[in-house]
Amino acid sequence: MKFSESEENYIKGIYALQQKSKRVNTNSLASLLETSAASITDMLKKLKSKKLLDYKKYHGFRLNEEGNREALKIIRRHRLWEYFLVSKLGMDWEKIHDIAEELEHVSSKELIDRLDQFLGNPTRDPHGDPIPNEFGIMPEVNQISLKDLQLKRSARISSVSDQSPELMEMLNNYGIRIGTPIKVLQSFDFDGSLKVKIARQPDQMISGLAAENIFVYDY
Amino acid sequence: MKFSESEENYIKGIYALQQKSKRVNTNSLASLLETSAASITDMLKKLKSKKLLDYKKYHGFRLNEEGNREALKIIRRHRLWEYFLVSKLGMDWEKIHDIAEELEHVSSKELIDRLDQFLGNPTRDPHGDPIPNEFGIMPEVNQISLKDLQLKRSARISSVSDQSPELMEMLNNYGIRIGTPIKVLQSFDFDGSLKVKIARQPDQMISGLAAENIFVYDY
DNA sequence: AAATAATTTTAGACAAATCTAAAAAATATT
DNA sequence: AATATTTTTTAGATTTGTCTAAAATTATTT
Repeated sequence: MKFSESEENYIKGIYALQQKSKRVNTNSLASLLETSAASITDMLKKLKSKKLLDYKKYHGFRLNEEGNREALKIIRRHRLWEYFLVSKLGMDWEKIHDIAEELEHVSSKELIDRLDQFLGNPTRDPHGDPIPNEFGIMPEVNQISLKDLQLKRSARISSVSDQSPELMEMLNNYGIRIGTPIKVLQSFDFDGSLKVKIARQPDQMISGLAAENIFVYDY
Repeated sequence: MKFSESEENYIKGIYALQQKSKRVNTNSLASLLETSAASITDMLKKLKSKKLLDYKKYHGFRLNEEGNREALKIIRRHRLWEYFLVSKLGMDWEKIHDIAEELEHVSSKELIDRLDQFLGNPTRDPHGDPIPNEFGIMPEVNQISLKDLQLKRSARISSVSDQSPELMEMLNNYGIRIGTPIKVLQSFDFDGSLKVKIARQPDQMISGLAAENIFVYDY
């Protein structure tokens, strides 16, 4: 089965939201994809008729087996291209997401499997996210959000949410890379800000929102 | 200016036909793009309104300065990706055209210029076609169609029309590659067939249609 | 549990890209 | 030059993906 670019974007969006909550609802997908709720409903019908979705009117939806398989293919393509853009073309962290977003829709399996091999079968993309292998298996991840990291506990950055160039820009500013050591020194309930120590830099403050989008290995 | 995938395909098609005849007509573009004449007319209006086209109703059309510039960008992307697919991923001649056809629509200039550099600024794609540089300049070509090659004259394959996997398959069968020595021994008016000597192989017959789509260096 | 608020779906419209069939214009033929 | 043929354009319909506004449903609050 081949899917349109639009269909693929919805599938990917649903997959992403499923990681947070079992069932996904219309509005959250609408806000993720920056589209109207009505458009979501329209597409849900289509994806349901294509048997990718478990969907009950007014009661949320989720990808079925087949839908998840398809999502993992798209994610594999996206992350392999991100890896390519950084490791072979030397592009900056902030720029790769949008380009990979376009490249991911080229769906030749042979192309992607050969690219994978050419890149040396990487298991993590430049943001630290796991890359599904050609059978759709994700390497195991043991990571937690920085905001959930125990105080004073030494950890290392495992990945960062790859959705926004603006976040990338800020992380560069903090000197945060995959593997960078980090420790949470103090947590402020007022706004969720954290005082953190990044590598050997002086202590710094980081916002709650940023902390939510940064992940560390959980040993 | 950004163009839709569809617009880009029309631009590319017009550019290709312009190489044969000054002005392009509706039906020939329709047959190249395998679409209806009505669709061509619709798109001509659009491209004209976007100022890429010199178009007079009922009297053919051609790309203007701006249109040619755009066409060269698309061709550059296509050919660089073809080069990548063969030289880095080791894909077969026959398969690369269709994949490059999809990749070419990803239009980030930085991506393409970096890809170019990564590939070592190649000047010819795997079919032997010249790759425009980042300023849209095509390396000079001095090639003629095999069907126009003088009898008994030693030549080398410079390029082959890249439109069809079926042609690629047949050329592989003949042992024809870029750079392969070739000589026309005899020409048959009956159907335009040629008796040729390819490299050190025994003499072989090749159809007129194939000969039209094979090019050699014209010294 | 009734009223209010929030969420989701439907109805109907629109733009892009395509199509078929008919009309218009250009070209070729007798 | 009049007629026939070919080519091109127009008119109107269709599909995909989107939208807004209104209606339906579910959730929350008093």
